[in-house]
Amino acid sequence: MAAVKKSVSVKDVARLAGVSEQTVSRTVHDSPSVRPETKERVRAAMRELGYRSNFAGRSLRRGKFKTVGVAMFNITGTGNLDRMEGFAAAADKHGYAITLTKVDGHPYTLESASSRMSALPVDGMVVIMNRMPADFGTFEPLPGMQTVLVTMLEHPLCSTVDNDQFDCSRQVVEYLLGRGHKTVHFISCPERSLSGMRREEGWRETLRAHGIEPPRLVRGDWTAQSGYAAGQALAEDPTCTAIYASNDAMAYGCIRGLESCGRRVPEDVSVVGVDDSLGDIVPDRRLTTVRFDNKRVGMWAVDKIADADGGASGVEHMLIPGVLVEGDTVRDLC
Amino acid sequence: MAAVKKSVSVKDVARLAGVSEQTVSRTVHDSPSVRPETKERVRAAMRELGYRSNFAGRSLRRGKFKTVGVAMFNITGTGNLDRMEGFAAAADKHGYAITLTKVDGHPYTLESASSRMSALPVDGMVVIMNRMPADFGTFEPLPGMQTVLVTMLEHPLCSTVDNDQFDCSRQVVEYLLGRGHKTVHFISCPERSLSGMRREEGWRETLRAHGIEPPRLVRGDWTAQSGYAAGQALAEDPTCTAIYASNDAMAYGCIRGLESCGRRVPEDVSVVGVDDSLGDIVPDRRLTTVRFDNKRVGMWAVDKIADADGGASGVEHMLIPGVLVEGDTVRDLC
DNA sequence: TTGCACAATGGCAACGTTAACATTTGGGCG
DNA sequence: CGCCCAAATGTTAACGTTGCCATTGTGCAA
Repeated sequence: MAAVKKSVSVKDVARLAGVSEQTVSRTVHDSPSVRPETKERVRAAMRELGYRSNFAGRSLRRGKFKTVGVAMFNITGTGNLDRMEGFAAAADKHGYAITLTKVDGHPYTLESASSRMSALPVDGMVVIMNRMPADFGTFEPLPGMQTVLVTMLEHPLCSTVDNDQFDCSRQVVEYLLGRGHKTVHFISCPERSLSGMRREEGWRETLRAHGIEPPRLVRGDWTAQSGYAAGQALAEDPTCTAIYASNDAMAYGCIRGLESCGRRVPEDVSVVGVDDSLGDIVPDRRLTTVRFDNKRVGMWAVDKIADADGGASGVEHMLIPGVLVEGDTVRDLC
Repeated sequence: MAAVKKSVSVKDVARLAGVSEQTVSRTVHDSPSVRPETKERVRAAMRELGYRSNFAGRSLRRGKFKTVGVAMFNITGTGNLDRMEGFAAAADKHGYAITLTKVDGHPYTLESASSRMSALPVDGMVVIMNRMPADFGTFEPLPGMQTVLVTMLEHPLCSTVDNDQFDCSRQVVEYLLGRGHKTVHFISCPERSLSGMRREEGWRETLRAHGIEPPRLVRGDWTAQSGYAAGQALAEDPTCTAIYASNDAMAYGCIRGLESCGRRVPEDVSVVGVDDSLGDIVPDRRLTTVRFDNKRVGMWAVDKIADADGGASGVEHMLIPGVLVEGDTVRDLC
């Protein structure tokens, strides 16, 4: 009955290979100052013993974890999967790992996210903000812990990154005006959504910048059902030839609502959404929409932390523009 | 100019509080054998110095990380977000953290996931399998590393957990037969999908178990477009009164395809999907579908690892049934 | 008074790794 | 032949924490 040793350490490998612990360490890091034949001998010993370097020992010695923490108040949320893909991709690139943590949203503060992370093996942290934390203005990141917030608001002490919601609306409105539409009607979202309100501002201000007084908006609640109702309401407005909905579900609902009143899309009315979330779900339409690069948002956040770890610091704010994807729900009036 | 000390350790706290390091440690863990007033003094010192316990030191000493690694070949995939929600929730419950890693799928082996994890601070690992790894049969988990696979296949050495795809089909078929339909037509998916093929088996075997020879299936490709085509094809079959599609996108496409041929849903034909992925996207239908509890799948995996850490081991295989959600796309013929 | 149990705290060592410095070896060159 | 340099390897200590055991103090029964 062989006693199972708890774990294999450099000491064991060193003994078997007949070298010092330091030489083993150097071999692990592929230092050029170890003779190739010695390296081979050490590697053979590692293989034989099944050596795996111990993360805790290394981190303790080095004072670095090579890990980025991600704090989320809600895991489930549009775009989170793509963002995580970005986190993972960037982490991989830098040789980092990602530690994911769900933070209780009561209270909804950056401080609670920060203190949660402080006990974990991370060199920096990313906080995904879905709404406005109570302490946004007063929050100070932990000393030595690079902190990046995923939000479109700017913070004096933390770098921030997010999709550019304002620019998204600008693109859509200018696209529609460029197709000869005289104005653009808007289906908004509940007022508590930060990003939704920013889209609304973009719509309003872009119209004004073109000398057009924004028409009365229709307030929706993100669901296709509310878009359907909005479509029926707007079907009666003869000045309405172009509709911009705050998301794709409402855009699709709107199309069906318009059609239920006998108005055709895009022949009579053009419709544009945001999010590119319909994917393959709808068979009869290719909705014109704006696609956001959430993966890039995630990558930027982790890149920032990894770079800061290498020396360069400095607070930065990044807004990443979306791309308008042309479908077949917009008519060119020119 | 105050020199910034790298980090505050128990030693610093002990000195300031006038106690030994051990007493500080005991206070951190809220040991009952420290006088309340001493504890308070130590806590005050910790606050004053901004003490945060060092993860590496603790892990090194204890030999445990209180962390579960999650290896994914593809981050983006149906249900992954819900699974992660489950990972995070269960981890939270046990005082664990989650470390997320994207594993390169070339080659697509469990070994590559395992060796990737071995260098990270984790006590156990979860691998999300999307397809069949080349080494599924021969894989051996790392000694001392509890490994759970998210797959419906059983493994001799690793615990496994996944949605019960077979039972899902059984539920749907029996539901439709129970509503008086004489048979159930099926829209399948590409043959490379493990879970899709299992759904197909479930459909076929349940029909046979009821003495019904399965009709010829229509092969789809997960998209609504393919469902649309399938709907048009099935519209001409007078024996077809009930259709079961392998996912919701195809089910919705199928409905639109049937309608384009003048057949009404559910009056003429009943349609059922799988996944509950339409959500709020479609305004005019509440699709009858099967909802999977991916969060529970995720929780089960992490629970298993945390429990194993506490002693109980043993390989287990868990299939979690979905729930049929009634919408308004099925007609009761009875 | 002594002895004993128990509560509260301290001292020491070890977890696995690696930076910094020390030592040995081999070779080229004056 | 002796000197010096560079390459290769070894030795020591420290990172922060906590398990184990030793020590001190306090109250109570014999």
